[in-house]
Amino acid sequence: MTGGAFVGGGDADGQPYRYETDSTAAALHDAFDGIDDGSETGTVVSIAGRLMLRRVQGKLAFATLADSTGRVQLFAPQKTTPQFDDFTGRSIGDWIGVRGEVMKTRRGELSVRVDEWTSLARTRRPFPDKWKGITDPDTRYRQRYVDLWVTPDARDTFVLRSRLLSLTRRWLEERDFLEVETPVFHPIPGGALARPFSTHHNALDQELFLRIAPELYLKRLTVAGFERVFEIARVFRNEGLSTRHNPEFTMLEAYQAYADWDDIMVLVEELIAHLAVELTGSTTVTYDGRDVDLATPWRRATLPELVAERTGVQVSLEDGLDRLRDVAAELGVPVDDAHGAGKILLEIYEKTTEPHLWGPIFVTEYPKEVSPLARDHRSTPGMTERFEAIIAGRELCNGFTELTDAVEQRARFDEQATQKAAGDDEAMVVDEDYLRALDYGLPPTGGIGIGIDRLVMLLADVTTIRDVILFPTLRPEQTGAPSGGSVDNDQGEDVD
RNA sequence: GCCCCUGUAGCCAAGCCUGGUCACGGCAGCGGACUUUUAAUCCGAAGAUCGUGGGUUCGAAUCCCACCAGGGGCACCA
Repeated sequence: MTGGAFVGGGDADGQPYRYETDSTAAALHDAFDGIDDGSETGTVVSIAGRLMLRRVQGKLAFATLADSTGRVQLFAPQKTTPQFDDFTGRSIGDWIGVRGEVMKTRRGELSVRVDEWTSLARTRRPFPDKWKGITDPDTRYRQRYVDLWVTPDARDTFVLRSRLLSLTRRWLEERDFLEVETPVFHPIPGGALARPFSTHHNALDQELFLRIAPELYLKRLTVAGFERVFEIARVFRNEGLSTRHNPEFTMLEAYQAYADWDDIMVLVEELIAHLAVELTGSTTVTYDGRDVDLATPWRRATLPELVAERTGVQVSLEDGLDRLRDVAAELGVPVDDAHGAGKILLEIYEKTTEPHLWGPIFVTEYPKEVSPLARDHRSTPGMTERFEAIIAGRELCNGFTELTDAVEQRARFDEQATQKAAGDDEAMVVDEDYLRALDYGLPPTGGIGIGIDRLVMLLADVTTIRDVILFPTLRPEQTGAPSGGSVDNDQGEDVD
């Protein structure tokens, strides 16, 4: 991939610094698709974009211009097109600006006649096959700037993602939620059970962790009196990659004072149903060839109920550790000696039942042992008021009535510390400042974390997370350049 | 980390199982023809360390080994 990739000569000379447009491909189609074949409009417009196709036939040329809204044909007769030979010699992929009358060809294709045109930028690399595009996933992800031109679905997915974020913000703001930004650098990784990335701050000579969740900072803000807050947070987890996992991903977290898990479940189902209608036109969406009906209300069922439904075995924390071990063995679920009753119950659910759920469904009541930030269930001992939503067979969110009691929270952290000492490197660390915040009083609060990437996957009907992340995490590309040197940290000239 | 699959020009892609004349083609790019095309069409010339390194063989894109990169699955998580 060296010299051979370059074609043509660069002609940065004469490239303008700006170009005035007054229309777009989509706007032209909206306004003029109804005109008669072979007619002219008398309307002159300026548009700009990339040349994607070209059909030259001697003294008449057609081209397809693509901009961010779509495509429109250019009509260029030799008689009226300035520098006609130069125009027909443009490469596919070149950026041009065109000014001319809107008209429709005899064959009924809406077009802009090229009365004036300006080269805006040339491509020095050939564009992919105009029909097949790029099929190699590696190339698509590494060269997304090309992929987005030649893979229409890719562009649509990212437009949907943008609209989803915008709609989500608006929907929450209409309900008096305040969008906030909390630190990405955490001195103590917290708010979830996951391995963090770590980095080092030179001036402070301190290890910092990239956040695995914004949860503890958002709840600090509830202590601070922001009664409804949310953050659309990029979070980072130092774990494996898969079709459902990227090391950096986006999570929506929202916290509502005076609310409990029931309120939050309603919030989640209403938000997601709303997004489905706005983005797909219906509460029924098709995912991976199968329908899922997101109309509210969604089913709610407790975790032990669902296990019983699936396996026919009644399970409960009250059965005790030995009985649960036996059940796990019966069902062929491997468990660790270090696992407590709660962890075993969760393992049984995850191995036997969760894979068969399609949803949408709220799975409620998770064991305390595996839910260190959730509040004790108001009536079921050993369980918490925690729920997850399963939609289209995928875990989409995790929410609960928040644990507000500082003494109880310290006990939960201590339990986590014990697990960490026992070798669980995803266990939490005691966060003294968070405990101090709780000491000041956290009101009853309900909270939720929603995996935005997975929500986009659901509504865009794509099955790999890399198709909803513009630049997914990949190994560094082999450039062919000899390794060593060149990327050492510059010896930091101070310029401030 | 384990298992399976893939890697042929800028892009798409045949050949690989059943080793054997200058590695089949298409798009883009280059030269030429063409005044209503729609992946325009037609003619011409050109473009390839067959992922990398070893091995087997008279002979390797093809068979074997290792490595690199990517995809899918398992495991962990959202």
